[in-house]
Amino acid sequence: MAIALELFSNRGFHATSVDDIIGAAGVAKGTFYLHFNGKSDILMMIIDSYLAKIYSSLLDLDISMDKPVEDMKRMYYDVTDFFMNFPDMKRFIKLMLRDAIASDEVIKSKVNNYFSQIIGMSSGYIKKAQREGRVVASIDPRACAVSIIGGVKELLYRWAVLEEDLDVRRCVATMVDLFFRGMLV
Amino acid sequence: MAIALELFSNRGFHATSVDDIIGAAGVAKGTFYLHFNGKSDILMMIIDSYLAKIYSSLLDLDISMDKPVEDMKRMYYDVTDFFMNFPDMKRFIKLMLRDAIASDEVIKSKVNNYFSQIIGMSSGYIKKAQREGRVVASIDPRACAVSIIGGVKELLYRWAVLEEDLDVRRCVATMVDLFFRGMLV
Amino acid sequence: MAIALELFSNRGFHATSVDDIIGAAGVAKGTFYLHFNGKSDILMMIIDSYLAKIYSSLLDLDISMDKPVEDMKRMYYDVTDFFMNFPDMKRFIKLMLRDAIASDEVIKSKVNNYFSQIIGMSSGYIKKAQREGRVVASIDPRACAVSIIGGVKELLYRWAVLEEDLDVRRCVATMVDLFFRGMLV
Amino acid sequence: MAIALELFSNRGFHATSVDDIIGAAGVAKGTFYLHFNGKSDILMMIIDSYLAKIYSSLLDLDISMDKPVEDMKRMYYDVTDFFMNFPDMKRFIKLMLRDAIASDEVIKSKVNNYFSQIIGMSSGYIKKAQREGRVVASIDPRACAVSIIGGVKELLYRWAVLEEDLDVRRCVATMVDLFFRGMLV
DNA sequence: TATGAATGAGAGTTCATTCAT
DNA sequence: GATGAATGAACTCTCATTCAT
Repeated sequence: MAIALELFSNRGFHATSVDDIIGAAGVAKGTFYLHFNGKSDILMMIIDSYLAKIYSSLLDLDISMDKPVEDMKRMYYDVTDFFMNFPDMKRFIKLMLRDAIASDEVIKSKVNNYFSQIIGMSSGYIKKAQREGRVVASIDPRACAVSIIGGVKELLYRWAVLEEDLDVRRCVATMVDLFFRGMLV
Repeated sequence: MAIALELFSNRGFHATSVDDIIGAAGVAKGTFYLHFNGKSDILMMIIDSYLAKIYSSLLDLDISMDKPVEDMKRMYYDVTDFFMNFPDMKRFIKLMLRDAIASDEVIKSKVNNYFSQIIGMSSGYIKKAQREGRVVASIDPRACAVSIIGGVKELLYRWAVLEEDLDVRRCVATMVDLFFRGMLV
Repeated sequence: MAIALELFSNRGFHATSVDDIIGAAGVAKGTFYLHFNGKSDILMMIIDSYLAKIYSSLLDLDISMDKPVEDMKRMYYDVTDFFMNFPDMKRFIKLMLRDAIASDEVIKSKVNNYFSQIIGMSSGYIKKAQREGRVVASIDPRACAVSIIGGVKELLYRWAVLEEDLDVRRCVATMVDLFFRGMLV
Repeated sequence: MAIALELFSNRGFHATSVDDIIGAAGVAKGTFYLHFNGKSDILMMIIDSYLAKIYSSLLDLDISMDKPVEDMKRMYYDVTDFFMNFPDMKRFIKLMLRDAIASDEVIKSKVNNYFSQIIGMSSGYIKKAQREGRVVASIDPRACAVSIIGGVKELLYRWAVLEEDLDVRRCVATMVDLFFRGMLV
């Protein structure tokens, strides 16, 4: 799976053949199909395994908004560091943001659901904060969540897929500033 | 090209064969290759043609930031309406945000360059506004532009690809509020 | 036809498409098929036209063997010069010795018949010379003719197709020496 | 490969499709491409295999010219018999003298190089014999070699490609008479 | 005479998947 | 568990030829 992830993220899922994978892994065709149901299956298993790891790692994170902006910034720094240092995370993000989107129906919906879930969760937090008077009432929570997740995805896309030389930590700081305080003076 | 766009946006670029296109168009194989150099070529031509149309339509738009927030909101409404009403725009956005990203190297770089250009432009506007004291100085202009474009892309993705039932106009309003004023009370 | 000959001899008959020909000639597809029945037809017409020219030019040549070797050598020099200087002859030889051999059944048999005819003629001359006691009786006239024509073809092949830097005149001299010293009583 | 050789020699390389080959062989398309890289590849492998066989079979042959003409004649008879009796040799010669010449650049140069090498070798033998005073000094060794190889090729072409009813042994005898009476002092 | 858009049979090639060993 | 030869449907692309204008 590690080898497949490497090949998928380098050449793209479609441009990687099962032959490429078994060649790099040094096993026979039959062995591959002994462990996976097919090319899509290994992609799915990679995604499942990573999403599980990410999920469990983020579980104990308190991402509610009832703390000062500086505290939240610090928390997001921690999440960022976690992502940046997770082994092969760059490759996995490449896979999620580039390949998964244009593949199997099952995989597509899995990935889309994942992001939709995150948006739902964020949206829920914002709604709660609105009820508690901490967030402007006129804002549409879902649109807000979409904005935030979109911003993060774009940042990760530029970092992982386009390999742009970004200062990810600084970008995260800006995003926190931006979403919590806005641009205008 | 219209037929190809329809098929690409419905089934995805990879899942659409040249046979599918000529079948739907009612022409022979040779006719297809008389007009296009291949499957990638027709995708490229579709993209080029739409990007040109969009570019020329947005040319006369004054998107600088030296006007009241309400005025900018109105302007973004206009752009939104333009996009929503442009024929087949939903299909084209599907193509751009889902298929183009995982295809030909040439097409990929064309699309990525396009978005990078937009980010560069936005970034420039923000810098200018910072110099004129209208935007908070501490904000990183590029990270800010990445956030905004990412937010817009995510919104369009959910509207066009996932076919979510969003009130796009309302989302745009929220985004303008969000980026210009922030969430917190 | 001159353009087709050029293309055929440069790229080979199979690797040259009708599109290549009309492109180089600056006429439309229809125009091509107005004058020729197809790709094979133009090859045939080129071959016919050259063979006719060669035939008529060689008609008045006295190639019988009832003269001293030095006279015959001089005569073969003349033939050689005629071939070397004939416009586009190198191209035509390329066509005959490389492309015609692996094309249409009709063309193939035309070219093979042509060489067979030459062999038949040579064979006849040798037989006559044997009867007149000028050529060794034990020699098989046809095998002898095959040898001579084969030698000449190989020389022309190396000159025209392989573009070897041969002194064709000197080679012809050697061949005359070789065959006549071998054949003559 | 035997089946391909048969088809190539019957219909010609260009007129034989991969479908023809797999149809005759009773295997699937994929099986063909499992063993060969393509249509040109199988031609190349056939040629390589035959040339290797021929080369190894001729290695232990003493083809120098320091023996009486009758001995050489006997030796050439042996070579002739070897060729005549080698399984599928007629087909292979057809391939070499008709198809290889108008195909892939790589194959073409392989075959041309092969004949050039033979000419070079013959030329060397003649030169040596000239130094030893056994062959007329005025003769150009290379032109002589070209003549001989050309003669042999023409003979083989008529036997294998045109399927002429030749007494190959007798023709060889004539050629030996012809060339040696011509060359020898 | 000249045009060139349209044709479509057929080519070579790929690759995910199977299954007897 | 492991193998890898065999599969064949599906793919992209070519090109000689036609015919309405």
